[in-house]
Amino acid sequence: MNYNALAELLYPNIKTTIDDLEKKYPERGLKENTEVTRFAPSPTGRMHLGNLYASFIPEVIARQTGGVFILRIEDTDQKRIIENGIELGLSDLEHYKYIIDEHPIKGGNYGPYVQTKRLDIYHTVAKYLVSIGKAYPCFCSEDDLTHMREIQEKRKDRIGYYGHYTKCRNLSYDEIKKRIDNNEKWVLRLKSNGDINKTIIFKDLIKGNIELPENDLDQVLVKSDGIPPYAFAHVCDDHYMRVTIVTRDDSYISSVPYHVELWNACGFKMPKFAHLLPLNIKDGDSIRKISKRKDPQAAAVFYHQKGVPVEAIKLYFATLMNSNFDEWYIQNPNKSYRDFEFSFSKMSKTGALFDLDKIINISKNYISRLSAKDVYNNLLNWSKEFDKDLERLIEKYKDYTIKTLNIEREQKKPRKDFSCYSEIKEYIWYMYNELFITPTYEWQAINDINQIKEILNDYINNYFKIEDDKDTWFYKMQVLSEKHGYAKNVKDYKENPNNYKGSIIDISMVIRVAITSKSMTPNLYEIMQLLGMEEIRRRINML
RNA sequence: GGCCCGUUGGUGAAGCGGUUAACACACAUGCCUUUCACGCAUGCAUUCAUGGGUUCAAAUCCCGUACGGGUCACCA
Repeated sequence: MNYNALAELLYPNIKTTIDDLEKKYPERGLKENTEVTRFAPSPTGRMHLGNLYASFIPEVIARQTGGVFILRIEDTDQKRIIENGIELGLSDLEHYKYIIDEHPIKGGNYGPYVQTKRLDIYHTVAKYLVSIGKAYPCFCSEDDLTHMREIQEKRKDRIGYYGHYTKCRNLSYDEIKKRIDNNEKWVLRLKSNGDINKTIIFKDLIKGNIELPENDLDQVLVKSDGIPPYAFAHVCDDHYMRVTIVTRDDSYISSVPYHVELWNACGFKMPKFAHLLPLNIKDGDSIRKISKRKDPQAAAVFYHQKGVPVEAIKLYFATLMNSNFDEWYIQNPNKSYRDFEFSFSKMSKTGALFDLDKIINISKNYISRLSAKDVYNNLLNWSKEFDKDLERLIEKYKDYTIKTLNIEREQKKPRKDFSCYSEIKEYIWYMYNELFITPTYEWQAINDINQIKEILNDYINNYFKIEDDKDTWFYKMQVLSEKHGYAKNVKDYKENPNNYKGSIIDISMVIRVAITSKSMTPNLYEIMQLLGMEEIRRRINML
């Protein structure tokens, strides 16, 4: 068989050679240990946590080694494409502030970055494989293959196109030419020389060495529509994009033997591989891979709406990726996760269970460390999208809102009330007279409204002064308590409960509820300072 | 069904032949405290799915079993 003639027959329009491609997409000439990584999703639209995590990993590795991070769109399956899929996905990634060096819209020297625009590259390599006798056209129809499978099932043979089932492997040139001239459909298959009884040892960056049987299937390299399936496309892409670490879903592990054979057949040097475990979620009693459809809390939009800072989610990803990040971060709370040295070998070999509690905790800590001004700006951005009323309010009272957000913030151990921006309103609404509602006392220790009024009037007329400092303010509170028959501190009350009507707890609660309508608030003194005399009087008189 | 991978507390996990089985989240109790939050202290796996074996010594190595996951396409 003259393979060159066959190659010409199959790909008459392909004039480029793999040597041309080598020149067009040269090695990147990066320093040793500098990694080129990529995230390669299908253009199915918005990202979910699984995608975001799967892209976090290669991005972090590229950044920390001073390398290159690529976004490549794998759209060879026409059925899965949705409109604007690329833009939507990209905008989610950018929202997460991933730094992408090369992507479909920005471009780069190793593009195009969309697989269906790379057909000439695949065909060039395909033509090369034919010319060296490692690939051949197959004319088997879907029916032929189904028939073959039935026979294999009946005989309890392994399913697949291999060994003596490879009907089209040895067709003559004349036969092939005749059928092509006859417009018969064909796919290109790899001429495998693997032996199922032999094994290969494959080194995975996460899982270590894995022993797998060799591939002996003549897999499809190019479909009848001229588009390659995933395996062949990824080999060409990752080679000509000069990717050094391939990160991909763990489910590809079982097809690794085929991929190894392909890389070798093409004569390409294999990159390193890291097979990533999926993010799991608990569904009743069973655990399954997180799903965009079934799990609302898996969608990136969910966190966006709740106003969970993307930084917090990335910190969560960091702890998922390398659990020792947690400890490091506690010791280095002011450093960026970028300063931590991530490694594949520290990644778990089992899929992590998604933990919403943990994200909330991380988020609380993160927000507590921001300045009031940053919290304000983030809150403003969030409310612009999701709460117009709140936006108007905090824009109108900008400085006042910042001061409110600053209560018990600038101290060594700041408050950790807010786990996300959508929650802030329920913590601060009473600071705005527009939102304030008159309190009810019926569930309090003191619920006699006349007594409450008496205490409040005495306090506001005879004790409270807006210019008092914190100690004076509290001292007056104690005096007020004693005057009305309440212990000035809790200890006294606990020692002799019969001597008092209650303690300062009850007195301060009356004032707190009158002023904030809430029984749980941050420091009352600071709240009163911000509200001002007039508003305090107004609220007390509302009763 | 064949092949591959996994199984450490409520959760994420560290551990790589000799440890009191880290750490974080959650939970509980106590202290602090004008409420809440914070903080601090304490508690939470007598045991690493299970049965055997190797060894002076096993969560760590080997074999079997159970369970969970993955994969066997002209899908990625």
